[in-house]
Amino acid sequence: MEDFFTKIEIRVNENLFIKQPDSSELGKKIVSGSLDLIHEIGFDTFTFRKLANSIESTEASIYRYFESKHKLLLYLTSWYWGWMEYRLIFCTTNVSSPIERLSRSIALLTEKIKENLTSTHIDMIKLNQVVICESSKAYLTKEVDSDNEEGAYSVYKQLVEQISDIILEINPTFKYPHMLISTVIEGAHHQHYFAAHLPRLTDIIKGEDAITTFYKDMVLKAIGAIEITTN
Amino acid sequence: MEDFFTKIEIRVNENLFIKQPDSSELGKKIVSGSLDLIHEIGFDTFTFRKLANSIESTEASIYRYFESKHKLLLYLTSWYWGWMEYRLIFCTTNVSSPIERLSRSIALLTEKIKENLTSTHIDMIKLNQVVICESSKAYLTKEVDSDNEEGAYSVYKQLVEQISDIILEINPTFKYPHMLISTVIEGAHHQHYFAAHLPRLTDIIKGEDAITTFYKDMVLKAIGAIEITTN
Amino acid sequence: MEDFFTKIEIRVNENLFIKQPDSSELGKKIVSGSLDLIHEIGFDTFTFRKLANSIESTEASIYRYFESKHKLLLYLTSWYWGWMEYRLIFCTTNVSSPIERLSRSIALLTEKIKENLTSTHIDMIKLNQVVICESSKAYLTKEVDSDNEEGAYSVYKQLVEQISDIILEINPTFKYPHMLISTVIEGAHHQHYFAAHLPRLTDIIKGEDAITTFYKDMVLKAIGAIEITTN
Amino acid sequence: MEDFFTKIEIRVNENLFIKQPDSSELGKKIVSGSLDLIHEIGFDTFTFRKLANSIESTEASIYRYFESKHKLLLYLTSWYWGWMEYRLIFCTTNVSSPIERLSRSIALLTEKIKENLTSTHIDMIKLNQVVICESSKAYLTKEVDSDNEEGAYSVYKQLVEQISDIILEINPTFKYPHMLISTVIEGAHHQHYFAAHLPRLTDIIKGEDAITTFYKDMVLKAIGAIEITTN
DNA sequence: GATGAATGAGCGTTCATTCAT
DNA sequence: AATGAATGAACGCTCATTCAT
Repeated sequence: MEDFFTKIEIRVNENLFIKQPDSSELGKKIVSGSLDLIHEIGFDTFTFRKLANSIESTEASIYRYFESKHKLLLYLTSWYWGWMEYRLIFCTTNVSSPIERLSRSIALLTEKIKENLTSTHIDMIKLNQVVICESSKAYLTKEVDSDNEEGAYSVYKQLVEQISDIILEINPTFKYPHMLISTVIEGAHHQHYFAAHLPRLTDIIKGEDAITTFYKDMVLKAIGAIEITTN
Repeated sequence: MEDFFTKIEIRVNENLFIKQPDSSELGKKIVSGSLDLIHEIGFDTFTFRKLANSIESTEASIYRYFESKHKLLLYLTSWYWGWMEYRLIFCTTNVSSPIERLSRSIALLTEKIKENLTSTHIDMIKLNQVVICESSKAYLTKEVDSDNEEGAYSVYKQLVEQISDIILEINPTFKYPHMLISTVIEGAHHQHYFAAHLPRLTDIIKGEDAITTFYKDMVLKAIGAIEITTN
Repeated sequence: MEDFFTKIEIRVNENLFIKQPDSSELGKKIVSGSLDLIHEIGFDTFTFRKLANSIESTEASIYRYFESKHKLLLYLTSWYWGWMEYRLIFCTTNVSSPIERLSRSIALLTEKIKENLTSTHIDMIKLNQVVICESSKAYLTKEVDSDNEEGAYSVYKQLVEQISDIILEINPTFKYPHMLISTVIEGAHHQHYFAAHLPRLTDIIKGEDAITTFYKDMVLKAIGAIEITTN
Repeated sequence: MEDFFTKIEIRVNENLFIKQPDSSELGKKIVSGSLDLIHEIGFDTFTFRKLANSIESTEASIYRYFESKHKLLLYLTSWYWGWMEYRLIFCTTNVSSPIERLSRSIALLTEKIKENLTSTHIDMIKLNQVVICESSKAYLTKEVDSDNEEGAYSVYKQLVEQISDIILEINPTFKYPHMLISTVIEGAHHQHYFAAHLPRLTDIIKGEDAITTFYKDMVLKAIGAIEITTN
């Protein structure tokens, strides 16, 4: 399995960078360094100056790759969703049961990344955590619309589309597949965050993967794939 | 009904401000002015300087009331949730059916505010929109934990608790009431935002209050309050 | 005479500064310090940072007074022309002969300032030299038109107008009074500069105020105030 | 006439460039591209980076030809004056009357270039306009003296010398020939600029080549070549 | 000889904050 | 209590320049 992932290459929308970060050592260092730093100090206080210091380069050099810290965040999240899509395809192909495919998909989207299977320059455990904490800042901006036009969120939208299709396969009459999936994705992020910082907003039961369990059940019931009997 | 609301006074945790904004004209202008400005330019580019200009006061004066723009956002969101709690109590008291109470609560949390019933200095339509776009930035910060200790999120947590209690009244064995409610609240915010900016992530059907409908149904099914039969 | 000038106050167009520099000690220091520094290092390499260092203040403080170094230059030149206008009025009032008034005016415009009669915070000898070297940079810009609309050059234009009027008094049929005067003013600046740096472009005769002599003669002949007989 | 000019080759002082721009396609593109760009955005905001972009080359390549943007401006103006000298010689040779020669020279120096007779890589209409707006920035610098020693202004000085000689031919006792000619040259530039941006500083009469008329008359009177009778 | 990549240095600007009144 | 003035610190950005290929 590792072999498979080592070969993958995530393509990110060209508008998100000035110079392809994969194309040079410095580019990779910028990406991995930014991930480390955002993980450490948070996106809000993260600056190109601090990044330059931490990777022992200069702001000017970073600007050759990314137009702004915002675009860099878009790049990181896009990369994340691109990688997610790969994993999704990998773990659902050749699975005939749509319910099983949906179930696996939800697990993928809601589970915490615990080990770095893929050996890229990007630490997926950290990226997962950064996405949980910071990804919403990538679209809760006054520039959403223009970023959206430039294709900044297309991988994400694509992913939601794919899983929506599985839902429609199971229940063609269900009216809100996208809403359900985006609720699950964003919800899972929030729940992971709440579990760590605002536990009263969640219900984490020790020794159980509560978040995944909860969302799987919720989705299957919502689309009518599980029978419910009230008494 | 207006009469009831005109009398209400939302109490906000004292740690969120230095000087009670309700206590002076300037204080009120700071709050209402900040709301206008954040609504207009977004929280990210909002600064005390710009606020000072727009309300024709000075930065120094604003600092008498709020320690930082972050605390001001916490104040605004706290105020929002305090006001929500009032509305919640108002529309659920004397309703015997817990399912009906739950249903009304979800409606309250997921519907867009469309008119300013309460005549305070705060424009609730704008505040609702600001909460949708910016509230998550109030806790997705490196200061969550200390803010949380200071009680910055207690009103929000209380609100989630109250509705969780209704759920447990309906189904005492349901394991994830907080998770479900916080998912609904945050989810609804996202869906409103997506509807405006990233429509492919949602399923808005014209002439229908899709978001409320969707979440009501989702919740009731999740807790087993609606019978489902698969075929 | 000194007494007269000590009382004068030059009014400069309000669009050229953010906060009136005359209104505070810092403001005056910014103006006089900038004059010293521009005189020393030239306008091209002059920056607000260097100015801040030299007057032991900060860039931020300077920005309270001037929007940009360009606006500061406009302020200095405007001040210069305002001051020139005062001197002009002073040395032409009560002089009945228009030719004498014109003659004195040209002397004023073309002579080098050699002593600081006026005791303001501004060193007029230096300002004169700065105007000679840098004033044309105040209008040879892509922003001329907007600066002009804001009134940045109005004092200068007024001054030219006034002397043009004297010319028309002498010779009402002369068609190019403005052209002639602006040629003299800018020409004199250039000649002073050439005398110091590019002597082959001028004809300086020792012990003679050649520039003034030349321009006086040139003007009087051009407007037909001196009889010429060719042989 | 075109044939004559097509063969000319303007020699520019070798200190102004590192590698002869005429010697390669890239060199020519740098020169013509810089002219376009300076014409478009002005010399102040013009940079090698922008130039590199606009001619689809790199900064590094441009540095092979020119040491700095300042040297490039010196090159352009030197080229201009070299070309002017050619035109001057061409239109005065075989004209016996010195007054006629002077008259033609002034016309040459003061008229706007309206058509590209010479077919070089350099657009003379643009160059004329750039010289009007930017040429004074080539010597109003702290580096004048060293640039002058390097011969940056020698063509210009030579040109002034040549016309001064004509003046002395007409009136050998005239004391200020260089002053007069440099006043005319710089003055004409200013008047063209004023006509476009600060009309109140000039007197442009429609349908008349006022600038040339004015300066011709002024010069001839100044040197006593036209009889003036006062009444 | 020409170019792509990288960088040191510095600029203009703004922010959050403090002090004196 | 409210404000006007001032400032330290940092940010985003660009420039001129150099190096390696």
